[in-house]
Amino acid sequence: MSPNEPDYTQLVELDRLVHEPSRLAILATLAGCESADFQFLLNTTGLNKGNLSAHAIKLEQAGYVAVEKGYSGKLPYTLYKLTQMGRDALDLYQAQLRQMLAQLDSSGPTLNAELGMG
Amino acid sequence: MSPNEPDYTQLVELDRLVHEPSRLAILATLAGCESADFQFLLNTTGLNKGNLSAHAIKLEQAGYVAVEKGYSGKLPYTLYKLTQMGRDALDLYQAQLRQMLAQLDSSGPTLNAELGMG
DNA sequence: GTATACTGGTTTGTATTACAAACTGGTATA
DNA sequence: TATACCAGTTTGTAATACAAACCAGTATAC
Repeated sequence: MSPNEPDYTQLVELDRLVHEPSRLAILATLAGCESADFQFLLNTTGLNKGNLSAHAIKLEQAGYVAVEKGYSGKLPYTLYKLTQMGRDALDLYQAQLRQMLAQLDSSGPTLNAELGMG
Repeated sequence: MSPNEPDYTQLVELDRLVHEPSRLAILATLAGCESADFQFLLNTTGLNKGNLSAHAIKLEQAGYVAVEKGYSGKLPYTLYKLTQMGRDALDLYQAQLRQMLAQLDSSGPTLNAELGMG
């Protein structure tokens, strides 16, 4: 009767810094390119400037993203890159998600496993 | 050079009610069994009573979980079930995660795509 | 009959948070 | 000397998640 004790306790240990969708969008973008500037991230994440800035700062403080401030002509502009730590964190996160998805698949076939018995 | 414009803007639209790990653990558990009681959820989620109660109430208010209060002998006990809305929300969420993972896979081969060029 | 401890949860308090909007500092244009 | 734009940062607020304290009833100890 009991579907031999599912265990989702590991979910609570997901890295919240990565898990937050806005930051995940930043990290995912950076995982796919060597570096990105502010405008690029604005486009790929859909965030507004304020939130992009705030989240990027958080990721930088965590050591997940490296920020290089420079100038493009006379205008300041900033390059964001994923650090190795950030890459590791993202990889781990992906692995955890995949594991959870697999677990969900195996315990409940997505639809109507036990429906209609109540 | 530009990896033809990744797009992670949909991430920000993930259902936060589902996305939160504690609640995801509850929903995932319920997806795998016809119904569960409080103790069972405590075990599978690893939450403490206070938080389990609070999150369950939120899921109930959202219509994702149905709560049936009754008695087991003289002790009160409560059954939690996933509603169809909850199942739909979880399915959608899973699909979105899978899409994101696929996107990540295709744009950055998980490791050292462009490392070593800086 | 009155402590003590358990079961089954709910309520409360606090510290963190994510978000939008307002702001800063500089450049170009009119 | 305004006006507008670029590139971001700071600020204010409302929502949140968490832990700890609480409540109501039942059983056990003495």
